Amino acid sequence: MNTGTEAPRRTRIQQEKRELILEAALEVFSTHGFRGATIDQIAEAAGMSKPNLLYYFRRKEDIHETLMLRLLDTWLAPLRELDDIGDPLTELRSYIRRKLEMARDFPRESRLFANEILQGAPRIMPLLAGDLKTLVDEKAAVIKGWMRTGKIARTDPWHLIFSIWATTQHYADFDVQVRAVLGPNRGGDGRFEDAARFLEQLFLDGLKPKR
Amino acid sequence: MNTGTEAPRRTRIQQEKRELILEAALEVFSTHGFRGATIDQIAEAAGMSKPNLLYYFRRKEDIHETLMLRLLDTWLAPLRELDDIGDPLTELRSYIRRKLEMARDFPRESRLFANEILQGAPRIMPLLAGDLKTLVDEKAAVIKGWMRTGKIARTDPWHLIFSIWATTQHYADFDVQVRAVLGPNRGGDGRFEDAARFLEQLFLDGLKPKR
DNA sequence: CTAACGTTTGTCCAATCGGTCAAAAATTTG
DNA sequence: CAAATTTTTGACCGATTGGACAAACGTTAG
Repeated sequence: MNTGTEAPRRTRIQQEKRELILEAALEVFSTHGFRGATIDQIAEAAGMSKPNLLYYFRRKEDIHETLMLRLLDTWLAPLRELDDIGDPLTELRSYIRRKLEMARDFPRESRLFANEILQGAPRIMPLLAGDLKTLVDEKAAVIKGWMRTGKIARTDPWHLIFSIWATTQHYADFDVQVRAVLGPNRGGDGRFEDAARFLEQLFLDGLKPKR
Repeated sequence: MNTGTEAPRRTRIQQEKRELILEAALEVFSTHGFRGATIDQIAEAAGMSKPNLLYYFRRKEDIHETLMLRLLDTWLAPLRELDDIGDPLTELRSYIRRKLEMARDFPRESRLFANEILQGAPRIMPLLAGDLKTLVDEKAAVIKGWMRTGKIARTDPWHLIFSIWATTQHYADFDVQVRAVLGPNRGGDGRFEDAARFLEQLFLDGLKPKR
């Protein structure tokens, strides 16, 4: 809301260089956190000098903020697509699948977000209690509607959403641990398919044996 | 394994002060990460001067390492207790409950661990691929046995353990987000009981409507 | 060509970082 | 008590941090 996004009018070089910096910053911020990352690191990863980087982003925080806002938008897209049309169980299943794919394809974005939340979300707190809460409340209402029609079991929709976030993002945020525990065989590229199969079964049927 | 724990023989004051420092360091490390935390911050939180703190722990890393080793031991206790005796579903249910209680009662420990893993676990990687993997493999075998007897549904035991970790620790690591989304009413002290109820239902029955 | 504008860099700065050290203060020991 | 030992502190250090700045360089339009 106070992004200062009032048509900054940028040249072609500015567009490209800013993109280069954001890409480098994503790499560095996501693995070291905001305070742990240094401007020098980002500049080197972007292949330019520190003063040159500071020509495109005047403060370290500006880079982080730009990254954060852009991230949140794409990160919540799958939830926004959760729709009232279509079969509820199918809808939920494909939401879980899409979230897991995002954890697989954009782990840095997930870790950047996790880092921010872990440290108390000092820079995005208003967004959480604002836009995010609004969106989740809205989708929780949709899910509640499904429960009323008997299409899915009755539970707490909010905690259901949390559990989907937690289980899917776990494969991005805790990737090191997952791979270490699974070992070279099970921890290879197939681990996301194994996770997808498991999560589908968990969320649909739980652990009680059939019959 | 190379903790340097060869009977350091400490005085009463050393015991107390070291404990005081570790408590303060847990607070600071868990909210700022290793690099984000400063010795001055920890010293101030512990109510002593920086050189005095460095008299008890010679390097910043020593504090973190001591904290980390102690944490891992207590943190994995619930999993170690997972036992072959008793009803499998009951056993799993109480494991989930215990993990959730730990997220509620020791959120700082959870966040400290999450911070370390998020940043690639540079300081505890050997432990993950060693002791932790061994423990998880062992418990996965126990769970597999339960599946063979038909007491619980067949799934991937490793990913089952991951999902329990993810869903329970989420309430510690992402606490800020959880409370922001739930709002003042649902996000109060009762949120852990709501979570417990939801998780029990999820892991036992899934989302398919009964019958 | 040249003036204007956009881009890049080397140098510098104050603040903060983790850590040292010698000396003072407090405590324990005989 | 006094000596020995442990604990605490103020002053200090080199390295790194985020950032400022003017000068140099490159590009483009007239």
